Order: sequence, then C-alpha cells, then structure tokens
Amino acid sequence: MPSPDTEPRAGRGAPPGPGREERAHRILNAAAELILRWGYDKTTIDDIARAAGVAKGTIYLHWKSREALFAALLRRDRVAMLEQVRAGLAADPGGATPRSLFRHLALAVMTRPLMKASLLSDAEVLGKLIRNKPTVQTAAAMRSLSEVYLGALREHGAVRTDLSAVEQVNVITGTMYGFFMITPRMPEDHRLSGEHLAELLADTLHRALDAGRPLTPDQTAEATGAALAFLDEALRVARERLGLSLTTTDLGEDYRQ
Amino acid sequence: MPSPDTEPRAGRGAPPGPGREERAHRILNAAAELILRWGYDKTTIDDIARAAGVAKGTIYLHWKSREALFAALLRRDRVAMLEQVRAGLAADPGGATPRSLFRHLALAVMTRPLMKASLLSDAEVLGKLIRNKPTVQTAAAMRSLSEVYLGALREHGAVRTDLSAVEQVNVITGTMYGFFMITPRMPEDHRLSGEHLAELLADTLHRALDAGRPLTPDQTAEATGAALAFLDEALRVARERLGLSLTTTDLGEDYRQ
DNA sequence: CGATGACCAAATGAGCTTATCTGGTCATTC
DNA sequence: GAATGACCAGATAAGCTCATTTGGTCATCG
Repeated sequence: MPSPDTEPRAGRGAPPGPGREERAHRILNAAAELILRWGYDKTTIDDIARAAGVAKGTIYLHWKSREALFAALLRRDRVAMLEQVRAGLAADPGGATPRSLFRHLALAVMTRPLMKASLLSDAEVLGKLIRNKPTVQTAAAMRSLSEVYLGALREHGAVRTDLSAVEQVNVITGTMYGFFMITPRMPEDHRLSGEHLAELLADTLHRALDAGRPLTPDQTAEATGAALAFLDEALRVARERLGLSLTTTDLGEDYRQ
Repeated sequence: MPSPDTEPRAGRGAPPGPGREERAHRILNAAAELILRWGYDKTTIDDIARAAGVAKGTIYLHWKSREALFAALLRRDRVAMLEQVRAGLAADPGGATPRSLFRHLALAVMTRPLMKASLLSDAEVLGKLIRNKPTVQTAAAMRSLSEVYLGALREHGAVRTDLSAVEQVNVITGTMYGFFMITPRMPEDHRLSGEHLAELLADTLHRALDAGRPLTPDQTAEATGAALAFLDEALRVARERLGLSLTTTDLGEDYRQ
C-alpha cells in the first residue's frame, strides 16, 4: 500500500512543507497548459483547479488573486528560461561568447510559448493581461540585460565600437523580435525549427556586432565573465520575484512579471 | 479669373480624362489619412467623400465597393514604395548592391505607415481587412522578391553560400520584420529615426549575407542588374494591379493587394 | 452624361434585460 | 488547521429591441 502521507486525499491534511511547493507547481502547470490552449481571458480558476486536481479554495491558499497566479506563472517561466540559458552557456565548450549567449537566449525563448507570447505582447494568449497592465516588464528587462552586458563587451573591445551602444541595442532587439515572430508567418516549406532559427539568429547578431578580429583569450574570458555575471544577476532578481509569487505573503499590488 | 474647366464645380460635368485620375488620387489621399487616423473599420465612405470634397456617388464611379477602394489604396502605396526604392537604388553611387537595396527598401517601408501596417498585419489600422481576407499578399510578394533576387546573388557569388537560400530568406525576413516593429516598443531615449534604422538594418543584413571578400566589378554589375531587373518586374506587376484598381472595370472578386 | 445626394436595405451599435459564469470567501469537514 | 466546495456579489455573455449608421443605388439635375 502507498505510504499514507505522499498522496494527500480530499479533505485530508496535506504536507505544509515541501508538498506545498510541489502542489503550487502542479497548479501552475495546469494554468500554463490552459492559458496556452484557451488564452488568459478564457482560462478560469475553476478550470485550473479541476485540471490540477485541487479545490478552488486551495488555489487561494497559494495566491491572493487570479492575477497573482498568472504573475507567478510568467515569473516561473522567466526563471526557467534564464536557468536554461545559464546552463547552456556554462556548458558551451567555446566559452560564453556573445554568439553563444544569443543562441541560447533565442533557443530558450523560442521553446517557451509563454515567454514568446509575453515578449511579443500576443493578445491572443495574454488577453487582458496585455491591455490592462501598463507594460509587461520582460522586454525592458531584456533590454537592460543587453545594455549592461553590451557595455562590458564594448569596454573590452569584444564587439565593434563604431556603432553606438544605442544603435547596437536597436540591432539586437530588432533582430531578436523579428526572429521570434516569423515562424507562423513563413510558409510551411520555409519554416525552420527553433534550434535552426536560434543558430541563424546567433550568426546574424554575431556578424552584426563582431569587431572583425577574433577575440583574444583575455577578451573571451572577459566576455564570459560579463555574460555569466549578468545572467546570475538577472537570475537572482528573477528568483527573488518568483519567490514572492510562491508565498502567500501579500504582494502588494505589484503583479508585473 | 480661373479657366472654367480646371476646377470642376459641384453638379457640373468634370473632366472625364486626366481630371478623373487626379480625382481618384484625391479620394485615395483622403482615404489614406482617415484610415491612419481612425482605422479601417471606422472609416466610412461618407467620411472619405466629405474629406475628398466629392459626393458619395462619385466614389462609386471609381470603385465598385469600399473594399475595392482600399485595395487600390494599398496597391498605390506599394507602387509608390517600389518606385521610391527603384529611384534610390538607381541613384546610389555605389551601385545597386544588396546593402543598398535593403537600405532603400527598409526606408521606403518605414516611411509608409500603410505599408508597415500591412506587412505587420496591424489590426489596429487594418481592422477587418486583416481578419476577413485570407492573406495579405504583400508579405508573400516580398518573400518572393527576396527569393528570386537571392538566387541571382548566390549564383554569382555575391553573397555567401554556406547558408541555404531558405536560411537566408529567414534571416532577411526575420531581421526586416524585427526592425519594422521595434520603433514603438523602444523607450523614447532609444528611438532612432527611420533613416537611421534603415541604415542599421542594411548594415546588419549586409554582414549577415556578405561573402567576405569585396565584390568584383563584375559581381557588382550582376548584383545591380539583378536588383533592378527584379524591382522592375515587381513594379510591372504592381502597376498592373494598380491599373486594375483605378479603372471602373469590374475587378472580379479579387481585392487582394 | 458626369455628378449628385436622397434614398433604401442591411449592418452596426447602444441600451437594456436576463441568464450564466467566475473570482473570491468562509463555514464546515476531516 | 489544511482543504474543501457551497455560496455570493459582481462581472460577463447572450439575447433582444430600437435607433442610427453605412455601403451601395439610381432618379434627377445641370
């Protein structure tokens, strides 16, 4: 027979510690599936509760409102994305070059429908989350990432400096946005996989930013350091925000991702 | 006093020949302004007639339906855009290099709100024109342009061939889309002018496609020929379609641009 | 005979009513 | 005291009516 405490039954006390978190994730998983299938506007708390196998009230033991739940969902996706980028980057044998960062970043975004929807402000998926809320912060955060990181690269001559930082931010942002949005707009026989597009995007940005001469070992080290440092910082912030979203502790009114 | 036939007065017979065309353009100008201000859905024939200073019935002497009018409007914009590109390209002292083509193309699109709206499927502007009609063809046409032109470039070694044509089409399309859509998404202090963005886009695509060694005079000539040949062909088709849209002759049911 | 604008059917939209749904609560249960 | 789900007020949707607007026509005018 199953051990009595691993499977919380209806009405029975469920683990207040680690099991709680697992349940939170189960709920978020259900929410993720539903929002992608039906969109934010048509995804109800009842649906989520049913799909997650909990009662509606339970959801309100985790988040104080529907909006807070979806904020948690997006924040979780962001953390997972950054973790994926961080891991891929650290494992890259060629070092954490800009090219490698762009490739992993692109791939991580492209394989995350919620992330993509949020970056592109896809009203189909995010519905009123888009229209009501001032600005989804992810884009700003990504730009800020570009900026700090770019600054370091420029300082060490790891990218060309005949373009201004602002120009380069525009190039990076523009190119990435474009690659993120083309897939559905391409005819089937021209459609490339996420990996394929990520590689192409990395190549495009590499060439757009490249200083011309190969990086010295020093520069590679600096670039690697800058990339990892900033990803760590981004992760720290993202994890902190996610942490706020996974406790019942009052969030105030700030539900932005 | 003014000559009696240059200014058609209300109720008076107006020129059936050249004046007719001028009037058509006046109507289209009014329509353009209104659709950009209010969007397709909220722009009425009455509004257009009033703004153009003609009676409603007159509009139906030019087009058999509201939809046909807007088709003409978009087609006209397309022809004007291609003409601008063609002229800019031919005048470029460096020859009609791919880089020059991309720059003029980007600039022509960016300075044409309707073109941009149509390429990006901006529902805000195009309203039901988007939702109802199968596919706005402009995007497909642009891709087809890329394709034929690219083929020629590849054949003559004017671009790298370690990427497949399909990959390059994705790079070109993706990058252009991205640059077209970033302007409103950038914070004011990062916003660049259309010219500036066009230059950056051209540079990005140039680097993304460049074969590495500078073009020989022969290759430059070939590239120039290919660019102008295709633009001419695109213009021919676009003008033909526009011609159909500017005569009362029944269009059939095909109102796609 | 080109241009007009009164005219009409159809579409759209505002306003209202009614019915259903949904976010959020909380007394009850185990 | 954690989890539940019946419960409620407010939101949303569906259905309907009625008034206005709109695309499109055509008798009339100059």
